[in-house]
Amino acid sequence: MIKAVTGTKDILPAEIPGWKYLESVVERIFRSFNYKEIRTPVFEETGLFARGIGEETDIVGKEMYTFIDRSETSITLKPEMTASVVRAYIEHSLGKQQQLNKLYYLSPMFRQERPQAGRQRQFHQFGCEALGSASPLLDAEIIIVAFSILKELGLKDIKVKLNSLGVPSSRENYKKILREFLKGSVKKLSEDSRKRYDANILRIFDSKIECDQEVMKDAPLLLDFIDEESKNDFELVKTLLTQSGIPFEVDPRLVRGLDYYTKTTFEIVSGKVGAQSALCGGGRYDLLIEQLGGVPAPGVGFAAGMERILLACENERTLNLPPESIDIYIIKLDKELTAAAFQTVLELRKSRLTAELDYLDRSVKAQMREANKLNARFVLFVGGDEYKSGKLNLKNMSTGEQRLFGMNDFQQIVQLIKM
RNA sequence: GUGGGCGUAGCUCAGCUGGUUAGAGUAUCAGGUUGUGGCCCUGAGGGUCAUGGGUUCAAAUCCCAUCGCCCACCCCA
Repeated sequence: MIKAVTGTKDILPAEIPGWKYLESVVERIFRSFNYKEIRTPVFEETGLFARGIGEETDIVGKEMYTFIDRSETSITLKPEMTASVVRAYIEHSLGKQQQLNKLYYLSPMFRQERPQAGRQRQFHQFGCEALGSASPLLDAEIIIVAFSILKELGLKDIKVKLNSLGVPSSRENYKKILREFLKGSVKKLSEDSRKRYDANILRIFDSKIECDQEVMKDAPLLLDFIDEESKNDFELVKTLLTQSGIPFEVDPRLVRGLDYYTKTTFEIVSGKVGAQSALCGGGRYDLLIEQLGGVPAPGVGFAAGMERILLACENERTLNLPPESIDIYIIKLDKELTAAAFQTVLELRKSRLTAELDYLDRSVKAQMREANKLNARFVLFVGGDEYKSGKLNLKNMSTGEQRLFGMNDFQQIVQLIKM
């Protein structure tokens, strides 16, 4: 039997209402904040991600779905959205039409990792990018958007973690300090972290390995060494969040694995989704646009994992969606009336009702059971004595009440059902 | 890439230390009188016990391999 590829999943009809609901909340809240939707291709030239995300990152180093197409171009399925949005922003000169572009998206993403709880190889993210303003108002705004969406979904066990990485010059300065601090302890670090000592020293903070945490316990913190401007911006973000009633905690060890971040970074984590607890992550990236060849412009954004959010909703039992139902089910009392019944359903559907009938030539009892299973609000009997005398029998399934209508009173039936 | 756990009907699972035709619940289908659902009752269909090999008189049950799934590490949403 051919099965879905490792790390991919079918989203079956039973799960669709949850997805649609999530999508509707996302769209509604982004709209209220005046973000415009953008859709980009699922694949890009590999170089975009290599340059945008950073050659040293795990995503680019070992997780991308990359292949050579028939024209010898190296193509990569998008592992994240920021690089693509920025590419589109530059390519279409969106920054010249208006200074600030507030964009949001919903899209599948692809990363070749080992699957686990809350992690797949094809997964879905929604998120946003606000391009063209360095104002901390936007840093606060996107956190508020993300938090509002999760709150609207009813999630309670969530936490906002906030940090600032400063600008590159202050960060480089700090790296020297950290490197000096760790100099004598390198031997005590794990093998991975020893590599990071040279490649990306900040990320030693991410390590969950005990010996690393022990060493890092007393390490100097980047937050204490960031430049004056970053510090002021960070203070304003905190003030704005506090004013907006968003609970957060500053986590000076929050280092994100993507190279492009500057100043504000944040994550929203859940205690209900297993080890991969980040539902949402993002931050500011003031140099990325220039780095990808655009006119220098600042940006800030986040991405949220839809599977993880739905998992959290499931585990917190927050989504009490009403069961699906249909308006009306047509019951054939006589087999000879199959064609007439078929025309009747079509008429009802033209009147914008959700209408269904039996396709399996089953007994009246079986048809009734089916109508019940589909949560039909009404049932219309076609056939029998009343049909011979020009009548149709309409039954209200919740009250059990039945009423006869003339064949010409079709619109009356429709009106009654629509009430 | 590394480590741990698991693989029995569509789904959730039982099947003890190997012993005759592999079970339950649920779902599906049919029926419970002639044209009417939900509850209830009766019955039916549905399994190469992941795959391949081995041990044994005998394997779903023990051993090995392969594959798959799950979880964790790394990292991320």
